[in-house]
Amino acid sequence: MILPRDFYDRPVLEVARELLGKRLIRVIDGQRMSAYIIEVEAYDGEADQACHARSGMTRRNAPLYGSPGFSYVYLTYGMHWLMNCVTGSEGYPAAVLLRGLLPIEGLERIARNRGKQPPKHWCDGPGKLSQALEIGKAQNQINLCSKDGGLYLEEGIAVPETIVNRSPRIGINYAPEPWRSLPWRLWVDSDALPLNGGSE
DNA sequence: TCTTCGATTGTCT
DNA sequence: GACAATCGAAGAA
Repeated sequence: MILPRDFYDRPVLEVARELLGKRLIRVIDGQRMSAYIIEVEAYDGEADQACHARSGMTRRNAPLYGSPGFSYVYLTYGMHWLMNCVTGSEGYPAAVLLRGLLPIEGLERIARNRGKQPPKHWCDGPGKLSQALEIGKAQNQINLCSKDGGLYLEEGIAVPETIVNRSPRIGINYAPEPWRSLPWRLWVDSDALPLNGGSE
């Protein structure tokens, strides 16, 4: 059920594509929240001029260079925590940024975390989903292949290629071409997900 | 519906 | 000291 380390130990684009439809699980004090992953972005190595590792390893981006299947959580714009899943073999800095989720369990707690926002906007942004699932600095470098950290991924639903959308990544206009335009943002419309019966 | 803009802090040069 | 893989409120249309 829980995704094994092998799942992450592959090229980042491959992992990003397959993360669509998987379930992100967050357990706090025995309370379980979960959501389908519906939007991601891939960041691939030091050559990728949009990747945090473009200038080599620093204290901040060190998790990118570590083992696949761990989280990389960092603060951006001084106020938003963004969560990534580290991929590729150890020593190669690549990760998938989670940008959007469709909540399944723990809706009450998620609603409380998101204030008065309507359900549509609970997890439709990388900073929002972190707020919704209470992901922050303490969740950096969590082992996603174990339940111990209270943050991990499980199998979800199959997402057919026909409903996968692609576009350039968001918020990286500082990056030169071709990286700025690579279609490494993948997402599905929550309405298009095949949710009829098959989910548990 | 779309656009603009202020908020706020860890990290790197 | 500058800037960042963003969000949400406010104002215009």
